[in-house]
This record gives sequence, C-alpha cells and structure tokens, in this order.
Amino acid sequence: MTLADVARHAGVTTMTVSRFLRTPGQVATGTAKRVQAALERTGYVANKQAGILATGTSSMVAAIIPNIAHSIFSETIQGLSDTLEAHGFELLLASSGYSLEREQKQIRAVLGWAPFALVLTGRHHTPGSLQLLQAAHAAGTPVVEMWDHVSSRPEFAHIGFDHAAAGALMAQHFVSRGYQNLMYVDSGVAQDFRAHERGKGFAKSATTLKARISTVSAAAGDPVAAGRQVLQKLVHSNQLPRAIAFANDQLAVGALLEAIDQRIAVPERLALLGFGDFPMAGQVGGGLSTVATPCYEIGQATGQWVVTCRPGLAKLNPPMKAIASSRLQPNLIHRKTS
Amino acid sequence: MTLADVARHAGVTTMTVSRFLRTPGQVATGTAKRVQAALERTGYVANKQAGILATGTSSMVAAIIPNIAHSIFSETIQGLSDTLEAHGFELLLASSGYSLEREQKQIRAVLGWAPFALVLTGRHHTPGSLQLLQAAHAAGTPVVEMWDHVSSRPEFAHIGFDHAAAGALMAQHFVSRGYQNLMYVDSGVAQDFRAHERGKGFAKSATTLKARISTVSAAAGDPVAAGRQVLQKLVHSNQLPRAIAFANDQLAVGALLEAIDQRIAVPERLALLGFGDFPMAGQVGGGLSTVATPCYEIGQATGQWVVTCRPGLAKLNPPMKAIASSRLQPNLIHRKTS
DNA sequence: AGACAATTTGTTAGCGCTAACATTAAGCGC
DNA sequence: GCGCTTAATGTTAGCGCTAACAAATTGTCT
Repeated sequence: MTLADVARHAGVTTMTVSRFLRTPGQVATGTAKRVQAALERTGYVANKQAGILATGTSSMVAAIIPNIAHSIFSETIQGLSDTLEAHGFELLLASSGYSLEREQKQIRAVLGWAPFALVLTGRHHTPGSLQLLQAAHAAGTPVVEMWDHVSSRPEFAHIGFDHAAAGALMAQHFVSRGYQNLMYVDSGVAQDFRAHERGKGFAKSATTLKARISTVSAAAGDPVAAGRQVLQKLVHSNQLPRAIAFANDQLAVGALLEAIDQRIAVPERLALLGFGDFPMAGQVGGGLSTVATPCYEIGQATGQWVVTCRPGLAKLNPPMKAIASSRLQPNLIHRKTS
Repeated sequence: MTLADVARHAGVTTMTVSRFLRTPGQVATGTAKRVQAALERTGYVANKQAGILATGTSSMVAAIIPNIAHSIFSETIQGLSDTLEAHGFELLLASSGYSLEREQKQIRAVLGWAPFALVLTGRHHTPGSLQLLQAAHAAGTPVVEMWDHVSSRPEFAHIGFDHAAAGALMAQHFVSRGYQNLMYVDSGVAQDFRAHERGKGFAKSATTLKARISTVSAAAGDPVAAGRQVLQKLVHSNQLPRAIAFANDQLAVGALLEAIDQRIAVPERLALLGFGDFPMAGQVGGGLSTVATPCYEIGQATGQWVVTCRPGLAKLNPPMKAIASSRLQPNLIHRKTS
C-alpha cells in the first residue's frame, strides 16, 4: 500500500496526498476530503524509510543501556520511552550487558539507522566507540550520556548526577550518625563504573571525615545472594564494621536479611545503607535506608532534551551542556537501617 | 558518508562495494583489499533505510509491551533483545501502559517502519489493532503474541503459557496442602487480563476441588503497599482465609511483610502464594512460595521464532502455531509460605 | 588459435517518498 | 476584460542503496 495507490483512489497525484499528510493547509477542502476518504479506504500506513531517505531526518532515537532487566535502567527507559512517544518519536533499544565492546558494535549497528539522536549510558566507551560518536556528533546527531555528571567528550550532553558526590553523601550520613568504622561493598559487576565511582567518593569523604574505611567487592551473580554472602564472611572472620554502604539496594537487602537471620541488631550493632531506592526498599526489615536515584526522571529529562533538539539546526540549537537540575539530585532516605 | 564516497576512494563503482559488503565471495581478492581499505579509511556506516527501501526487507523487529519497568516484562525484553542481537536484528520498543488504545497507535506507528516482525503482549487488542495486525500478517510480516497460550487470531503465532491452568495449579497446590478456605487477590491494574485469567482458573479449580473460594482486587498503585493493605483489611474485618494466592509476587510480598508485622503465623495460620518468582521472592520471610514464570525464556523463544522466519517466504516457512514447550511451563516453587 | 564458459565489474532502473520548481486555476482591482 | 497576485496541483529529480541484466575480462579445452 503506497502513496501512489492512495493517490489513484483519490484521483490526484502522490504529491497532493503527501501534502495533505504533512501540510494539510495547502490542499483545497474538496480535495482534502477525497484524499482523507482514500486514506481511510486503503488503510494506508506511511513508509518511514522512504520518508527518512527523502527528507534526511528521522524520528527515531536510539538508546544503549547496560541491562534492560535491571530496575534502575528499565525505569529510565520507561521515562525515556514515555517522553519520546508523547512527541512522536520512536525508540530503538539495545542492551550491552555492561560490555564496552558490545556497546561499540551496537553503536555501529544503530548508527546505520541514521537515528535522530543517540542515547548512551555512562561516559566510559572504547576508543572506537568514541570515534563513531564524534563522527555522529559532527554530522549533527545529538549524543547524550545518561547517568553520569560529566561527559567523555565535552561536546556531548550528559544528564545525570555526580556519583562520587553521591558516595560522599553516604559517608557523611554515617559519620553524622556517629559511625566511625565504615565499609563500602562494591558491585560484583566489574564494569559497573558508576558503582566504583560511588565507592571512591565514599572512601575519600570517609577519610576526610577521619573515619575508618575498608572496601570489599561482592561476588558476581544474584546480588541479593551476594549481599548475604558478604555479611556471612564478615561475621565469620569477625571483621564486622559499624556501618556498611552498598553499591545497590539488592546487595543491601541481601545483607539486611542475613543480619536479621543472624540476629544482628540493625542499626544498633550494624548500620546498613543501600543505593537506588528500588521498589522493595521501603518494605523490607522495617525499611532500608538508601539513596533514592531519579531513574525515571533521568530518562524523562533525556527525552525532553532530545525533543528540544528537533527544530532547525540540531547541532547548535540546544544547550549542549551538563544537565543536573535539583530534580536529578540523588536523595538520601533515612529509614530504619542506619 | 555514502557508498559512492567509498567507491571513489577504492576506484570502483558503488555496486562493487555493495557486493563486497553482502556477497564478498563475488569480488576479486585484489579489489576486495582496496575496498576494505577504503571502507576503513572513510569509516563508512551503511544506511539501513536505503538498504531496506531497495531490498524490501528489514532487520528490525518491533515489540510492544505493557510496561518496561515491570520486572517480568523487562526480563522478557532482555531475552528477546539478546536473541535478536545475536542474529543481527535490531529491536524497536514501545510500551503501552496497559492501554489498548495506546497500543493501537503504537502498532500504527511501528508498522510505518516496515518491521521484519511484530511482537505483542497478550491476545487482547482493539478491533482497529486487529485490523492492522491482519493487514500486516497478510503482507507477510510475522506477528507474535507473547505471554498467552492462545492467540486472538488463529493465524498469529503465540508463545507463552495457559494462565487459567497456572491459576488452577495454584489452587491445586493449596488443596493438596489441606487448605480449604481459599482466596485470590487480583491485580490492581484493570487491564492486566492475564492476572484475571489466572484468577478465573484458580476459582474454577478450587470449586472443582470443593474448596471455599473468594476473590478481591488489590488497590491500584504500588503493589507491595497494596498487598499490605489487602491483609490489613482482611484482619480488620476478621475474614482472613486459610490461604491466599496473589496475582503477582509484589502483592504477595506486601501481604507477607504485613503478616510478619502482625505476628500471623505463616504458613501455620495463613498460607501465601505469589506469582512470578521475582528476584527477591526466595529471600524474603524465609522464602515466598510462588509460581516461577519463564519470563526470559518467553523473550528468548520469541526471538528464536522470529529468526526462523528469516529466509525465503516469511509467511509460509515457519510453524505458525502455538509454542508452549515444557521450558515455557510455569513451575510451582514450594518455599516456606505455603 | 578460436570458441565457449566462468569470473569479475559496470550500467540501468527503481524501492516510496518529498524538496524544489513549473504549471494551471482562481481571485481581484480598475 | 486585462494583467496582476495568490492558491492549488502537477512535474522532475534525487535521497542511498541493490536486483537484474549487460559488458568486459580471464581461463579452459580441443
């Protein structure tokens, strides 16, 4: 079913139908009615490929995230998707499984669609990826790095928050509660750079505040089980600190459940602090203290920024700088475990 | 950067470059080297739109799901995405927010991309959607309905399981444990047809097995809080049954946490059974009994089915019938709450 | 060496759509 | 009613790529 079919039905040329679709004001009322009728009768659906090829502009936004199944990213994607859809954009999605090499391949694949904009997670990329991104950017395609506060290239946009500062926030919270013997449990995912950064920020701030600080890495695999395991080991080796901050809520909940099972008083003997405020955080063990991250909002803000790039010169029009409005600041939620 | 640019660099015509890219065996070794060099020097990325327009076949699969942020769907999408990527397909994703009207709009939008295949969730669609789907199917585009065991149109493929049977499984489990006074707590999402179906299957089976059965609906909004609320109300009105099955794990966990807070003995006084086996199910309150759904596998199987449609006649080639292998059967996991 | 097949490259046309320009029809003042 | 502007439609060409066919080159056998 092509434009030509519709045009034949309406007794006009393809251009008139095309005009009716894009600039309805330019076609006479009588003609418009016939075209409308033909459109309905044929059930015409415009071929985007042809449109993009002819106009050189796409309404598709490509996004690459580490893991769709992880709640923080799926919420971000939901925010992005909702916002883009509201403005008539489509979303092409790929998940890299935290692998930078896979990400590079996906960037290549996705660029073949000549997307309107390219959305990435984080600022860590292979040199090859960076080259592709720069080329795309130079060609006028907006590039956004989500979740981080600084960009891998100053010219790319970035929408997120400062993970080192978020880590520092966690340390400050502990110290303000009077805890001096601190620990950070890092993510078991080796490529989770943001978790590592939070850990560094945590350690640095703890040192500045004259607290004792140690760091361990969780095991790979199911993070709740890994969190349990971390606590077990600490108890076993008799090295339990006064307070533990975790790279994410899943690890923290695992540790919390283990602490309950082992009858360790939380927070009297051991304070726990998660990161992410995932849906269950407020419900388990009286409520896990955690840092709420604006997952959905990051996606939403990214979508909104992309939308502002739409008219005219995409390259120069929008404010291509850091976006870190207060709405995007992580927020410490003090519940019962700290 | 177009094929013509690369061809100029290599001193050949565009066709030779195109051949090198699609059927490398057909170009002489010497030429191949020059083309390869030109390809690398220019950093060429093929324009998919043009390719699709010329060949009439796309490598993009469109999927529409109710909610990306919901763990069962995000895992399904992860499975789909992983499988498609492994076979060189791209994924265009939309989320309908459980709205059939929104789904219809998205089907329209997505069909404009002339996707290779169309993946939907469930078999409930508006008449308008059905018309679009039939047209797409007639035009040779594979259409799959995930998660359900039967299709809205016999000619569409469907990959999932029988939700009524899954509900019956839950009732049977309770009865086999000796519980006679049963309840089903339905999802607070009005359009969650699959949860309703499970409830019907549960009630029917319970009746057959001569158990007492009642049904309530959870409140909309945060499901964990809604689960808590359901239990509170039952305690308050003194109508606590012997065993409760829930539309999903989130509701069940909410009820479990409330039961613990209220010091109701689980499962001695009250048995609880969730649905979904979400990541936390095995960890809370000694382990929630639940029904494990093959979320990732559904996505994976869908991807694999789509891939088999690739060569030749997409319309006739693949087995366009129900897929419900044993791997896709829901599986009752008996932990501590039942 | 000549005829024929196989290999390699080039040429042409068109996928479905839309800018840009060309044309025709309609409206209007005097 | 004439020349003017404005509105409505049509014509042409091309976006970047590839199928199908054509041409040129090489190899092979008698």
